[in-house]
Amino acid sequence: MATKRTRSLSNPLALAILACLIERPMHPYEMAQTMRERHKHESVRLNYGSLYTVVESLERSGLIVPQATEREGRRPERTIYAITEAGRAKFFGWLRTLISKPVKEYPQFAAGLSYIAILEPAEAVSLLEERAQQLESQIAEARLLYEAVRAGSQDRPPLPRIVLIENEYELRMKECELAWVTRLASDIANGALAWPRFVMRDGHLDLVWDGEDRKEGSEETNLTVATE
Amino acid sequence: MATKRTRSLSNPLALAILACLIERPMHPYEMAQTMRERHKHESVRLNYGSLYTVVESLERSGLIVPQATEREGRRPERTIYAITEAGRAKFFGWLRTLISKPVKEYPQFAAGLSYIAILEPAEAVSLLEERAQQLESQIAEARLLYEAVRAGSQDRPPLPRIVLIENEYELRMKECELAWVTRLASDIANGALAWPRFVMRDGHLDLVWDGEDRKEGSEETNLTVATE
DNA sequence: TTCCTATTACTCGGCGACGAGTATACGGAT
DNA sequence: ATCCGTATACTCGTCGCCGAGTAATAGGAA
Repeated sequence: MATKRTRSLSNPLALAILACLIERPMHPYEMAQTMRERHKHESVRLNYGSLYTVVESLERSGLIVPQATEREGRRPERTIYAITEAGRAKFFGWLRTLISKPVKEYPQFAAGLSYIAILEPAEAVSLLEERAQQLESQIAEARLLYEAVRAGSQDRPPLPRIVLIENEYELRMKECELAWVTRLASDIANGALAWPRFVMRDGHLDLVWDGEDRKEGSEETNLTVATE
Repeated sequence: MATKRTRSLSNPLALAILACLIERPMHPYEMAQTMRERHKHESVRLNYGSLYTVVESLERSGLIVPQATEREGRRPERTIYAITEAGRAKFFGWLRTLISKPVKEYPQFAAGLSYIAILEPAEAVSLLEERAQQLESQIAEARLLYEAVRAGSQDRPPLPRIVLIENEYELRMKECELAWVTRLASDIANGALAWPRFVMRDGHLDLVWDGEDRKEGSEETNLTVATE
């Protein structure tokens, strides 16, 4: 009977490895190359350090098996792995979960925003504007790269959108963030957001706020979806 | 000269700890309570395991110092920490960077999307629709919670938007994702996205795509493993 | 020919993340 | 008076992450 050892194995790199091996048996370094070629390393964190750790862990869990070891000259040995039936099942189960179930994540920007009120409003505005600029150029760059990969070249055939769809997702999220950041910066700049003061009292910092946030009764919320 | 020991210290929990100590000296457990009270644990990952590790690391770096140790009865000792001048500087520098410089991140959904083409289009649609539903209810829930925290209660005063602004960011991002996912599902459903086929050839899997839209060919490999 | 850099392919050691465990105290219920 | 769940407050050990290190080969330039 199959022992139910889900283990940790939460690293998405493991998913990418399984995906490679569904295609054909490979050695770890070739998996990395394959991911790079297809730009999957943009959506799955890939480090050589982790690669071998994760492969080992997959082997321990019986999701992949070493198939052969080769050696060319006096180069280091290459172990070629193949996926098992359990590995295939794991892959599809995991993939379905990743797509259908949102998971809570902790983007660094949210952490920064959490404490933005500690800065002066003027500084907050200029930092947000800098972010907006950087986002803009990153978006332009990412879009160009995406178009190029999709169009193909001599070596690579053009690819259907769906096999690179994660790029469209990431682009859209960045665009959305850009719009939001720009809006926030201008709201702060023109005083639409009340800024609390922090005062020392009895040796600790207190937040002081007069309780009025929005100016004239414009509807307070920029929560609604504006884009599209 | 001051040795440049930036160390690792990349865990945003460290930022949150410094933020607490800017307010007043505290012991670690109280920092955790404070973060929870203000819902900062929604934007900064907080585990007791990590908390003490990070505090220790901050102390080693000279960003905080133990100020006193108390003991009530025979309870475990509590070490109260205070922020140093270096810690304050680190906090503001880090905060500015977090806000002004976008960093590459790897959301799990992007990893899932990377391999969605391996599934059948019909299944992809239903998984995406499930995600959309879950996002919808998560958004509703998060919005209610946010409004409640902002409005205050007997114990807590109402708060200005800017001190909880990370909630608006996260809401907007979720809404954006929802719109995108919904759109993708319907595009797939009505055939707007060509779906490649995967065929076995010489013992490995090849992607076949006619470059325009799909037409029903013959021997497609069935990759899918039924849900367990 | 010889040099130099890039590529191939993995190994290793340290450090950080984190769940589970420990132990005390408090307060309401019975 | 006693019970029991919850809150307080930290400790420990494991395991995963990851950058830096190693070492051999191929290919182009001088």
